[in-house]
Amino acid sequence: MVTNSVRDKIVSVAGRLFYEQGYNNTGINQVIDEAGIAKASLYNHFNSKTDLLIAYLNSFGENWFAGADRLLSTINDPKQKLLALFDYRINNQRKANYGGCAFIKISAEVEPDETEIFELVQGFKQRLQKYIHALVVKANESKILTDEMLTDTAYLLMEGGLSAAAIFKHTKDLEKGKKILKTLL
Amino acid sequence: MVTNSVRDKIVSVAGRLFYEQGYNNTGINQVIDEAGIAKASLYNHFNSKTDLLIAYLNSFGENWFAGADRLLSTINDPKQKLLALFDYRINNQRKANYGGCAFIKISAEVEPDETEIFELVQGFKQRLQKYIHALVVKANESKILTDEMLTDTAYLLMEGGLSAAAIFKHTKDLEKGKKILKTLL
DNA sequence: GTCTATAAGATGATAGAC
DNA sequence: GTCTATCATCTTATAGAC
Repeated sequence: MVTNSVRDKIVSVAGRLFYEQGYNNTGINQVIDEAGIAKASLYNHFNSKTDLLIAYLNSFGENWFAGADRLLSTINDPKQKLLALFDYRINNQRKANYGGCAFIKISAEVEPDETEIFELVQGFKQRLQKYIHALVVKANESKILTDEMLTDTAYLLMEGGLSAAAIFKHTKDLEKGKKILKTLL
Repeated sequence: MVTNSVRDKIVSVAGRLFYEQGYNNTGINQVIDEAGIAKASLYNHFNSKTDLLIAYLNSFGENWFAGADRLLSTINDPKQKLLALFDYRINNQRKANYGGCAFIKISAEVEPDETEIFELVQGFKQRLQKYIHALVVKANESKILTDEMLTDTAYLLMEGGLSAAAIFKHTKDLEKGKKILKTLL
């Protein structure tokens, strides 16, 4: 990055630590240590730890969809596009050491009254549901399920598989989800 | 409870707070305040906060399966038994203010090296998968999917729906999961 | 804008009296 | 077995020098 490289560095380091160790298990001190900056510098860029969390989630969300677009743009067949979304998540989980969904993790950690955080998580998942829906309407040939039900199915299989990936530290359930969806297309 | 009422009281209060606020957001001080005991009393019953967490998870898991058994014992039809497991989780989520799965929440909060906690979570989910499988083999009539695939489907739909319940604070997705499974039976 | 130093409070856990 | 008092440490955040 050209502009705001310090800010980007902080978000990147904090995001990694939040994801690997948990948000509440990661102190500001560790963030500044690993980012190689002073505490007051962090608070010059962010008003609070919560602000930093918001920046991380926004950045993560944008990168996630950009990566999905990049992968799916290489595929033409609608069915394969939809199934590739499973591959995307499978590969992401392998790279991320099976930590599960970053948004889900965070929503399990913040207190219920942190509405801004919950809205960010909801926004990400709603965007994902729309993303899947757009793929399903082109991929649903068998009509075993309606487009709406198939959209829900794909979303729920994916989220369930991701939850299982975080618990069992493998992607077998995501792969099973992909296989099940393939059978229903 | 007759025996160990102090211990049970601690587990019950701590469990409620861990679930509602998060494990790391709940301090020992709050637990003893709300349980109405002194700090040294807590440490007389539990060696550490982690020990208390383990007691809570074990207690929660046993109660969960006992409740499922109780509900399903009132139903005869195998298909309805399987679908009733969705109702069980739907009702549980309503009672729990849509906090999601207690085990998932915890596994998102503890550090990766807390292997004992992760094993407890894995054990609960494996037991759930076996529980579902036993119901599926009696309920799968259509054979659109094999018994194994239908077991995975039911499990993933359920976990995905529960994840959505925690994010969106409603049970619509669990109900959708139930409807999808019904279609596939 | 970045730094050091420090504030003010919460954390998990323990010692020792009763 | 329960209590009060205390410990050492960590937490987020700020003040003020450079």
